[in-house]
Amino acid sequence: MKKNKPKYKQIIDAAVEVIAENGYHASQVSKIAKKAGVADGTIYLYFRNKEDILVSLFQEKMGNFIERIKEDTEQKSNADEKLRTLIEMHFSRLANNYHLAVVTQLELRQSNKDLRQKINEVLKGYLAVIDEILKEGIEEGLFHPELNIKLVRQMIFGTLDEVVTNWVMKEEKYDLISQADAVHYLITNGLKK
Amino acid sequence: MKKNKPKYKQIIDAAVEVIAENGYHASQVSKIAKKAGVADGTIYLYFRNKEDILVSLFQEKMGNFIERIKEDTEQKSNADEKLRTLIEMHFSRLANNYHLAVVTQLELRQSNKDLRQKINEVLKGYLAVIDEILKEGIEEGLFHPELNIKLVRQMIFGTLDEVVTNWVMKEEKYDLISQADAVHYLITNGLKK
Amino acid sequence: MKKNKPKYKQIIDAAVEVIAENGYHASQVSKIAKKAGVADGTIYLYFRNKEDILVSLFQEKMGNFIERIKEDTEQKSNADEKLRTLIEMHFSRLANNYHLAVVTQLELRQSNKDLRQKINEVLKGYLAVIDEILKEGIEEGLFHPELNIKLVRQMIFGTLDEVVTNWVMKEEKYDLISQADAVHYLITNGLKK
Amino acid sequence: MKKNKPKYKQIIDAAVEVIAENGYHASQVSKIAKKAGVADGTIYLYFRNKEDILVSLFQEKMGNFIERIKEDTEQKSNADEKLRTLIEMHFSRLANNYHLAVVTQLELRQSNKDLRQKINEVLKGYLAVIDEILKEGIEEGLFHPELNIKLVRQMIFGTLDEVVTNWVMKEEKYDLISQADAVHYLITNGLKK
DNA sequence: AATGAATGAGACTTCATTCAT
DNA sequence: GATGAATGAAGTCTCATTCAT
Repeated sequence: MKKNKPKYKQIIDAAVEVIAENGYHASQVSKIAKKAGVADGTIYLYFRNKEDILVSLFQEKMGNFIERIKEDTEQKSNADEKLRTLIEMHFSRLANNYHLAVVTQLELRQSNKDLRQKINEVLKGYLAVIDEILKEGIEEGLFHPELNIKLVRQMIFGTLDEVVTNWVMKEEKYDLISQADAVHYLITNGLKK
Repeated sequence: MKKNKPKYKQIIDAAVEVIAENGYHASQVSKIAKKAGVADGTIYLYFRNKEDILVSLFQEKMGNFIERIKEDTEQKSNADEKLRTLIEMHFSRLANNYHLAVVTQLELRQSNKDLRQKINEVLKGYLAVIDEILKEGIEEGLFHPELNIKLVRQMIFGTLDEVVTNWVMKEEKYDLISQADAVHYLITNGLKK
Repeated sequence: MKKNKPKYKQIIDAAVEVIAENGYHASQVSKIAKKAGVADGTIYLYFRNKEDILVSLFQEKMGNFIERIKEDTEQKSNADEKLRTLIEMHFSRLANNYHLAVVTQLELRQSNKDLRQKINEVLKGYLAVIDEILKEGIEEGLFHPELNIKLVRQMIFGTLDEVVTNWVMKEEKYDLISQADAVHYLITNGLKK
Repeated sequence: MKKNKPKYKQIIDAAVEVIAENGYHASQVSKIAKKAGVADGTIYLYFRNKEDILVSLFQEKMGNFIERIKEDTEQKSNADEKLRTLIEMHFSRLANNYHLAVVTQLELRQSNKDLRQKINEVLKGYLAVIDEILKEGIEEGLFHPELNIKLVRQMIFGTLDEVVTNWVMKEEKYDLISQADAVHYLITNGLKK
């Protein structure tokens, strides 16, 4: 299995660094190879093409992140706590890995439709976790019974995404993780007094 | 003033169409020129370079939209109504102009950091309108007095943006404008029962 | 019409020279452009891709050659004279244009199936001229009435082609045109005493 | 002697199959190795480089074929019969081995000058057999005493080669061997009535 | 003897921009 | 003001060959 060989991860980590430092469009395969310490051709022993590096990067980094969120939220006793956990993990994951945050929030969005489609496939797993929490919250009587799940999921994801993107663009000048509580409060209680 | 000459608007409208139909990366200057009915070189009499077409497109299309939102919201009697109006106008503006929605929600995001920075400049005016409504709502006692304005603005913009993007990606299969009420309710009241 | 613009012919002539001098595989587009005195990109204003240069080269050089053979043979009074004329013209055409001979006899045959298929299309016109002469010769009672036309055409073309190829590979060390008579005699009378 | 080890022939037979199936340019060393059931590196224990595989292929397959033609023709009583035998064997050899025919008539011709030069070395043996028959035929008074041997040899080889190539390109849709008589008649008697 | 992972050179094509007319 | 022919820089990927095991 190629995914378990050391060079596979080496190349992906190099890609994150190179893209974060140079931007999406200035990240040539040769630059990634150099940073990974392999020859250009070696890249193609592990990835079909350049796009495949980026898709794999997203799958690798986000895939197991989604797994961990699923596991950690399942251990919480109610939907509200699960939601809080999800927000905290979402923020801390990216706050602790600035390069990855730059890549996912800014650079990877410059990709073409094809790549974004594949990225969305990965994200579906995350959105499903949110949906699950919402359904549970309704059953538990914590959340409003007539919530439009799809819409709420869009609100939650849109909010988290926008908050992180703003944080990335301000270049780490403030603490992202400490905003989790306020965001959780806003999402659950809204603006009203 | 170049902006008032007919070819200026002709080129911008051609750009919207070409990008919506072909996608960002397949939208060459020559294609835009052809659709606009001018020679390639003529483009450069009205715009400094390709990026300038896109920035101007955003300024032109969003600039006066922001003006109209400002005007319309100011006529409402309280912050809650103003917020509702902003959401409705945001949705209807894009629902009524699918090509423009495709361009702003999907295609223009593939642009590089530079261009997005300039697009953000234009958006600042919009965000300021939201901030104003929020402050007013707090003063009026409608919104929670300790709201973190910047964070709330990110929640609102992130939510609207994500909802519209999802609608665009589903290719108009459902009615966007009719979701305004539910979104307004969610933002003001949150998930809680 | 692109084919009548001076750069079209300039590029084709440059291609013949470059391929004859460097060989098929070492003939980069940039080399052809340089020899033609145009920028690399200009090539693509006149040809779809590299293969199109080669196909056009063959069409251009052979196409009107076939026309001229058709015209000249038609003026001869009988099939035997027509055949002699065809052989003489075939040899003199290539003997007088060594670079072109190298390209058609040696270098262009290294091309892939696709290109050779297109070259064969052009050759069909030539083979049709041969067929016509053969039919006429039979009607005139000059050639054997039961000739298998297709087979004879293959003999004639195979012979001419092999003779020219041998001449090219010997690098012009002997006179090709003066062999026309002997070849004509062989084809019409065979080996027998 | 490497040539007598089983892997040597294994690799050559694999090369014929791979080239016939995939075409010259899509026949990578790794594909040949896979078909032969050996590792890529093993190829280089038996052959100096890729070109050496192809040259050896030609030597191996054509070399003993030429031997057999020499033997069989020598048993015939006169030059005319020898020529007929040569034509029959040339056709039947390739008609009975379609893959080999595809490789020698079509694919191997895409090789570069160097390789073709070496192939021609092998062919020289075949051409010498033809020359011998021609000289004998003149001595026997069967063939015209003033034949230009080199030219006649080119006619014969060019004819046989073109006939086989046409047969290969038509993909075996007709019987090649049965054409031997007609070809023999044409070569010995020419077109004349 | 056999393996197969790793290497790295090399070229076609696109397209934003210019400038002579 | 308008044209459009010409420019030329720049990057992905393939595949023959090597060499440590």
